[in-house]
Amino acid sequence: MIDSEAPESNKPDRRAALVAAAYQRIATSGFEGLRTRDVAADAGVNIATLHYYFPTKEALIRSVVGQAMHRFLEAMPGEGSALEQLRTHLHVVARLLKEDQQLWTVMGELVLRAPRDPDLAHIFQQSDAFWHRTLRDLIAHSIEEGVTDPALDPDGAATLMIAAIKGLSLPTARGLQPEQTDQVFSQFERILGLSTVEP
Amino acid sequence: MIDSEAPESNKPDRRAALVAAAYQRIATSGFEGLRTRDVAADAGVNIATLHYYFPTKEALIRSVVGQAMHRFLEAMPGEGSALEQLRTHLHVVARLLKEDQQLWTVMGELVLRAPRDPDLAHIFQQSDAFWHRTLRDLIAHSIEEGVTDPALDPDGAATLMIAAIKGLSLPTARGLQPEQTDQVFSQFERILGLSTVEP
Amino acid sequence: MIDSEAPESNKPDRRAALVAAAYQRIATSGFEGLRTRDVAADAGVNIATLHYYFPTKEALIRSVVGQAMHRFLEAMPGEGSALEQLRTHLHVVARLLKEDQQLWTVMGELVLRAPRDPDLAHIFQQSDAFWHRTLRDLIAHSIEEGVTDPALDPDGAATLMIAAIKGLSLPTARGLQPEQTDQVFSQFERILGLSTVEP
Amino acid sequence: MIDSEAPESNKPDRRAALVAAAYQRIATSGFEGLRTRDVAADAGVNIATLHYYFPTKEALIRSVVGQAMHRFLEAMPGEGSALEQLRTHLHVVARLLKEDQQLWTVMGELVLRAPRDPDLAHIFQQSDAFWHRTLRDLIAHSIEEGVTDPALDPDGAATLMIAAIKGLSLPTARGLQPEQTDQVFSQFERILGLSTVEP
DNA sequence: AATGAATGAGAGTTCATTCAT
DNA sequence: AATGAATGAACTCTCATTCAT
Repeated sequence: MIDSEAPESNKPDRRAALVAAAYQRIATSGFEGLRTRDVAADAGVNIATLHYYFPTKEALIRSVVGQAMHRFLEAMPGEGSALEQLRTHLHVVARLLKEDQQLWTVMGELVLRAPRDPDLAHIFQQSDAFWHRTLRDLIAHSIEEGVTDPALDPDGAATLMIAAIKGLSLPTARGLQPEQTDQVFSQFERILGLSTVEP
Repeated sequence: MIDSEAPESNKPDRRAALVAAAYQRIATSGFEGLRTRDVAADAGVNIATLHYYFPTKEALIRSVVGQAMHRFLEAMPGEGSALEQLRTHLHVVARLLKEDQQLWTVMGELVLRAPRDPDLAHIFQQSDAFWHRTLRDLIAHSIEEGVTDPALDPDGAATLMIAAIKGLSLPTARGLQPEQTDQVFSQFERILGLSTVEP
Repeated sequence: MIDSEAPESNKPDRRAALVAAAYQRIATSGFEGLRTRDVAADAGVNIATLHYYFPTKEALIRSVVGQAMHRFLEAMPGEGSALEQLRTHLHVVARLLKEDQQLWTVMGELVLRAPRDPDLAHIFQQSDAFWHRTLRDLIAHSIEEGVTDPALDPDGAATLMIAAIKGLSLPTARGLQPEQTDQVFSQFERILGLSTVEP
Repeated sequence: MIDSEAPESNKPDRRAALVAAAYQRIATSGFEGLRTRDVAADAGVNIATLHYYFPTKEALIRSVVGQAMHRFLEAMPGEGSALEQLRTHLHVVARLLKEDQQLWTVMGELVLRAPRDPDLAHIFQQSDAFWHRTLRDLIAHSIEEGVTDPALDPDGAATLMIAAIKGLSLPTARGLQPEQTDQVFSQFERILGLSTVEP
């Protein structure tokens, strides 16, 4: 259910394989180094077969965008009380930051592409707005529940948190990232008045 | 005035013009769309002239990196008391975020390139480490001066601030950025116990 | 009939056509004037098609080397008695010298390239060694059979003959070559005690 | 007297230096790898200076041809009796073959160029004709003097010798060349009835 | 559904040559 | 006499895309 690549029959899902291969290639080499021939080779098919499924390189990239956004939106808060949702969300995001470096690399490439790609810009605008709204409301609830300092501006705090998470996602100083992530999320807890992210 | 295009003599500085053109092109089209012919055309010279000054495209890119880092490092704290430095630094960075969008776009492209470019990775590692150290020490001094809450972890706070600034630099939702920047820097002030960034 | 351009099926053998075209171009203009675009044009294909079959210009050249060596080695002695082999070999070489000027031009270009191309140097070393060995043994047999003067040094005579044949292959004084070839081969007969090369 | 590069004053002879550098470059890399910039650099001058002395690359090459031919013609027989001249000539040529490999490499490059360069073709035609005439007459005299077998055809023998010398000059099997040269020249002595080339 | 073959357009790079100084 | 700067033309090679099969 999580994976959209789950084959519905035993025949190989070329389409999904190609998207996965493109996703990997972007994570490894960026858009700058994305070659359709490499993608086709990674998926074990001929370059012409790639174009059978995706008329253009751009169409393939769209599908990669879809997959990346899908994976990203899974980290959005689900059910439970506001406090629980906030904790879970932070927890999931922290884990994602540490474990799924590929996702962030691809997201970074997409973000940098957005200014030149109106569709992409729209997608990010939507998802950012949704993320911000969600986080802001959760913080507001947390204040209502007396956990968080009422002097905190939910709007600003949400913006800060999203900005910081995005900043952490950037691939600088790869080796230091886990510690930095922990440091930043500790600050989040402090700001929100939460004791621990991981109980 | 900042701009290097101001001719100090009557002979044009091709080298600088080419770097500037490449810088602009990267800001506009990313590395993905960087073409030496376009750069040469923008600088008003023949493509062969570009190669007269820069043996390879990569050499040109190195110079762009140099210029971007130079511009970035100008925003590092200079003189004055710890509190003053902190205020000034935040002020300068905030203005840079709002006004020099190109710089951040280029920096973003460079950051995404770093994992594939050891030299670049090293440069960012150095500058990040320097930035973090500087900020951490300033926060520590601010605590000593009784301005900032002693419960604040200077290390973690510095990491958070840097991450948030990087996050703000990403080019999503261009239109919203000035407000987001203000929101985030308000949070910084709150965390650090400063009243206002811009008097 | 020797030519490989005779289509054995109705689909054209691009690979062979390209090698043949490159061979011709080298014969006409030397390596100095060898241009992949010309080769592709001669073969009636796009330059990209050339690179489809030969990843680099160098790879194409290797194939030309292969063809030239193949054609050359066909002139090596085959079956029959020593005397017969010797006569046939001289006969074949003499005809090759007179009729297939292209081959010698290409061989000359290759020979001059050998000092800068270890692979080529090795190929020539091998084929020269083989040629010398073969010729020396045939001369030795000819001496045993009482045809050739026992005072003749088979080793030195073989070296002389090979050197002279190579010298004849050089493209100086094109017009005079047939006569010079006949003169030289007459000297060979005299040295070896053979009456006539061509009955 | 032998060296044409002898400076007639204490100022450096750029012209000669450039020709020498071009000569060396051709010997090392062939015409295929001859670059005016390299030549200029080797001569320690700017590329524009090269064009000051030689309007075109071709003009520079002409001068190299001149130098190579000059050096080559020095090996032509000089004074003395026919037998002496023959001996000396063979001796000088043998030494040249062994010691001045560069000369032969350059000559080889020039010979291969001749078919595409009428001027060069003419030069070689002249020098070859002269060489052949000289050698033929010397052999005829040697016969008259009773040293050489009267059955030997001076014309053919001269052709054979020139061909063999040219063949030896080719750069195959560099390591073996001294021995091969000795072998071939021993054959020459045998054919001509001379006892030893080098006493 | 899949492929080998082929291509147009364009990429970075090279090189002999020119020109103002 | 000599040069740094500049260029047009051309080079090898690449890549997304197409097409016959």
